[in-house]
Amino acid sequence: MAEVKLDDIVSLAKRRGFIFQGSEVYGGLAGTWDYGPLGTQLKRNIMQLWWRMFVEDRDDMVGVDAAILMNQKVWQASGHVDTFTDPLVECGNCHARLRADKLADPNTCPACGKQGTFSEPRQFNMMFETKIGPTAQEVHLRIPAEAIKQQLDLAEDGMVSIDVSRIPGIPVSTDVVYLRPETAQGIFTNYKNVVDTLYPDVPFGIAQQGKAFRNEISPRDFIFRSREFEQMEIEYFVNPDQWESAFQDWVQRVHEWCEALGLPEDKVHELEVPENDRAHYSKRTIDFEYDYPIGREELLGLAYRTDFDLQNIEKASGKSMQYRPKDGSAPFVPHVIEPSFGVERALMAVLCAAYTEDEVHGEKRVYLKLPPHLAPVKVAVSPLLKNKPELVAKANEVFALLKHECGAVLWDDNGNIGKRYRRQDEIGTPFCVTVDFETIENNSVTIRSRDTTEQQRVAIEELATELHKQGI
RNA sequence: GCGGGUGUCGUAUAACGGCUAUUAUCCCAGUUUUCCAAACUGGUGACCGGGGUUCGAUUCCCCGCACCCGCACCA
Repeated sequence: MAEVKLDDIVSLAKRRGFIFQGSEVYGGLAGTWDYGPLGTQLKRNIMQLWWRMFVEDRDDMVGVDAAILMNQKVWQASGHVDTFTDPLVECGNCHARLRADKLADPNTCPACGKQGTFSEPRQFNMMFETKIGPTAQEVHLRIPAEAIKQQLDLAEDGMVSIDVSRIPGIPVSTDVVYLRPETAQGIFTNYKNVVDTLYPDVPFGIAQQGKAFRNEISPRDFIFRSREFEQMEIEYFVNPDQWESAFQDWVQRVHEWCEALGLPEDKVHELEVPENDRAHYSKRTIDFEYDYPIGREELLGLAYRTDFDLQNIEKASGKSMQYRPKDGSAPFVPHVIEPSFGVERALMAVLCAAYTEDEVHGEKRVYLKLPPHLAPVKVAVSPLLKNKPELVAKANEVFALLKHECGAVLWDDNGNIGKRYRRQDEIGTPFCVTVDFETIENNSVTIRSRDTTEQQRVAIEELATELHKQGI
């Protein structure tokens, strides 16, 4: 089979209402994506599958849903305020971007060797800022001249800086807060709440799904890297001397997850991240990568975060993060295994894995071979001919029945029957049910399979059972 | 963010400093059709945005926005 091209998937996603560019009618906004009717359903199905596998089907997991806006101290304690802000300079000669604080010689470009060509250092902060309280919309205000004079601060370079927040009458808020760049901290900040209310036995995990925001310099590759994205994260709290076995267990769980997404095993790869590439908090990290059309890229990460976060919170808040085992053994601060999943990256992998081209009766066919439990539409119901009232009436009965039994069922009487099958194939509908003249005679319908294009005839009373049997 | 390129119906495209902006497909309505994109009729739908040059700009120029490629970035 020919290699899948990302453009084909982007095009299909747009054509059929899965994914649109954010703010498209106004020319778009880089790094944002909107989900249409089918994309929303597909994304929900992926997130629900995750929640079921990792929370509901286990007895050692609970969920939280923390606020996106968090106290500044969260990001100071976590290290994000320091590590997310890098002073960068640019070489005027070769345009290399370099960390100003890591230059051996602040005058010489290590990339091209030129001297004295650096720009002024600029701060690049990956966190989105916003402000608590109303902010100034309009700076042309009438204010007493004396108030400004008092705030004038003549700097040595001849520039003037004014702290406008200290001038009465200017409604400027300086209470900066960040949109969370990861959901993990919302779990750590609630660790104590969960322990105090439920007191679960260690090991236990706290799971969360939700939006995170990163001010990427250059969002690219469809939904792979965007400025607003959705994470599904677990912080799994363990006794420090058991982290390795817990880590190994999560490696296995992650593979099960990939399998449930329908990702081919040979396209999922483990990358042991070497120490110098790991995040500041991590003692061990495995990146799970997927062979996307854009190359082998990170699908999700599994990190051993030690007690880095809980210790930081303990220091910054003064509150104890100690866990006291019920058997009376010595208290400890739990260590953490963190499987961190990106929803969009999973969704993109699912689309890439599902995108299939084949031939039916000599015609090229494009379809999404989605696992039935992920498909946004489970079953489409059609009358064989839409201008025969008796077929339409009967098909409506079947539609109502299946709608009740299978949920995401679609009515389709567009064009002719072959066209409908192709339309449904393209959005990944696993089965089409067709009402024909034989239905009128003996109450049987055909179920046509997306993957094989073959049909089987079943009695209407058996229909729901048969579909359930096939994974609907 | 830097350098280069691109921007025309949902998708894929054609042409043009000047008449109602082309074609295919998709989509919508109808005729027809007894199971895999048949045919026919009709219909909706686009020059990325803002300035400038010009009698007149989708076309030329400038700025912005978006996308693509390369670099850098991705704790």
